[in-house]
Amino acid sequence: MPELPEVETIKNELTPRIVGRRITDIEVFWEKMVRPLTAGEFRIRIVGQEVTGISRRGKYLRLHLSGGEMLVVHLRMSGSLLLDGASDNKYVNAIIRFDGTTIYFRDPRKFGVMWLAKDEAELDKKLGQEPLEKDFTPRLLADILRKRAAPIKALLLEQDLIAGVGNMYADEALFLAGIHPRRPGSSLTDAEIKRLHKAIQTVLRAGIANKGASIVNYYRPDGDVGSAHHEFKVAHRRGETCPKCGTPLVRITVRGRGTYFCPKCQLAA
DNA sequence: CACTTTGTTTCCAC
DNA sequence: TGTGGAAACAAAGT
Repeated sequence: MPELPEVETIKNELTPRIVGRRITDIEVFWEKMVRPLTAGEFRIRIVGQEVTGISRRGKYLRLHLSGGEMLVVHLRMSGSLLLDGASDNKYVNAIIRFDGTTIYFRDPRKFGVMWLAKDEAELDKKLGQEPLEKDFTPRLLADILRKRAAPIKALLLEQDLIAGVGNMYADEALFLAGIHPRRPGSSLTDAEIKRLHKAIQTVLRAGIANKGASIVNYYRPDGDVGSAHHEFKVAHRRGETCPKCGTPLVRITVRGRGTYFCPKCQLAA
């Protein structure tokens, strides 16, 4: 399930393969994935352009096109971008052909979407702080959380606050910081905020170093899986025990999302 | 057949 | 207006 580390990995591995190449054709088999444009309109706007660069913002991958627009790809939950030879023919909802290679947009659940954006502002206004940038400081995190009473887990998932943290890494960061997922954001002490800030960066950096987590559906462009999930302490570890204290992990629901934590290491108080 | 999965949007209450 | 929470939605695997 592509969150920040997974999308970063895809960006890194796709860059040397498609930057500088021209898009020769694009086929979209699942019309809804390019709404509001029709597949035909989408194709006409893109074919013939060169990919001048690839960047990531939050969980969104952006292919910069020579015409000035950006092709924004949102792989949500079950989507992958597979290079030539790495894909079977199942669940391929779109094909982007370049001079020299091909990308298959494979997405069994058809949750992923693409669209064209004029400039970066269009995406920026929806997304908050990049958690791995220098300007993400404990002070900034404190400012974000100070006036919010919602559960800290819910706040970590809000993309307009911090961009790129999803369900797995939110659970991991809270475990590492020793904070209960239901704690109100405004109740965190300065020491806890400092720990959480560090934990967020630690789990995201580890995720990138391990090339992403392949718990359910996540394939790198060459078809390989990532290994970040082997390092997970609590996320998705249903029925297992806490690696630190041996207490059985607990699963609760926070804002409708499955949430795993250790009831002993992450006290509710 | 109910349930799970995630990110986003929409709707409602306060 | 902002906030919090619930529900809906996308589709398929278990």
